[in-house]
Amino acid sequence: MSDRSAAQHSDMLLFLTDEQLRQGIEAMFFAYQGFTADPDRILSEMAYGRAHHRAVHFINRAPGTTVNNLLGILGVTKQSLNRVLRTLIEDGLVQSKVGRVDKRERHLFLTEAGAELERKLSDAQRARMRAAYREAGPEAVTGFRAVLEAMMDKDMRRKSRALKEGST
Amino acid sequence: MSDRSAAQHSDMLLFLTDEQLRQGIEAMFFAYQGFTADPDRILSEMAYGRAHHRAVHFINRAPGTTVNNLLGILGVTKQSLNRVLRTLIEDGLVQSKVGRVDKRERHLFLTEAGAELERKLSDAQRARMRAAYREAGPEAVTGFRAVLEAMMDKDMRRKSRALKEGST
DNA sequence: ATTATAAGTCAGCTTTGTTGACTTTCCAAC
DNA sequence: GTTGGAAAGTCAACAAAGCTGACTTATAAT
Repeated sequence: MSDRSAAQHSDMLLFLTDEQLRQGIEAMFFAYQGFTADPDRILSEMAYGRAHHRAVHFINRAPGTTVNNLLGILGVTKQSLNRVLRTLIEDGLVQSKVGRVDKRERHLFLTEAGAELERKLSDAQRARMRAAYREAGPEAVTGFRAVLEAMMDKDMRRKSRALKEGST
Repeated sequence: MSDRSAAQHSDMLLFLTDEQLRQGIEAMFFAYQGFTADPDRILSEMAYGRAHHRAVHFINRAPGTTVNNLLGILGVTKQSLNRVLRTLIEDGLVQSKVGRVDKRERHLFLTEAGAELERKLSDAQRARMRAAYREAGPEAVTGFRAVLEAMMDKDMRRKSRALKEGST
């Protein structure tokens, strides 16, 4: 296997059996369960769900983002997001500010309480991610990220890149 | 086992910034969207959802499996699985046979129609997986799999392994 | 002035998860 | 042998979170 890993270029032949691909698919499924398990546990103790987590995560990541932008990132309808956002605002975790330049827009920010929840959730998730990285080793991390990136839809890849650059 | 691979890397320092971990988390989120996009599109044209896909996938993978076993793999309640299973059986995609040795058990099999759906769904998903692997290169694939494995819960890792071995 | 966009709301529906209560079947202890 | 508990499966009711469609309000752009 390490002979084959001498292959450096993507135009080399990659022989992938049906079975190997199925294993990759299953690994993705099982890993995603683990990936969401810790935050889900925390959230279920409060009155929140995975949808709240995602909203809080991306508001933290791109403070001041508009509702419309968040919609695009999450890939849900505004009605669906609105339900979640409304409870977060009512509960004082998220603040919505009318745009200064374009007053139609609402810019979203975490309050201190919101930031605290975000920290709690992402601490758990980062701990698992860190442990997985550590167990798999530094080379694996690069490969992991490369495959994930290639698996995204094109427009999601764009959004993912935008978030990375926005936070440097 | 994982102790060995952990020991192998334990002397290697892995500096992981908060930012790098967050990027990994987001990559996982976006990639999972892509991962499920193609089957979801196919399923939405029929009266089925992601839950049906998962059931069909794992019945194909482990023909004759019991409901209870499937429950453990999918990580849902039997009541939740039952609803999905019932429609699949009614529609003639899955056959349920009363156990010969233990009549409480139901053994599950895909019918020809069920196998056809499975093929259609997994063709799409495998195509994306294959493309991602090809784009990322052979080394990346190894790393990808290693990180995913490390990200699973322990019992899921067991189940994942069992499926791999069962199909050789 | 008209049209388009951003945000939000209301209503109603679907999928897929949950708990709780129940039946049938099996097995093991008595 | 009987019985009492555990396991497998089913039925009912509910909750989370997605969807579509129709509509309002405020603002921006043409």
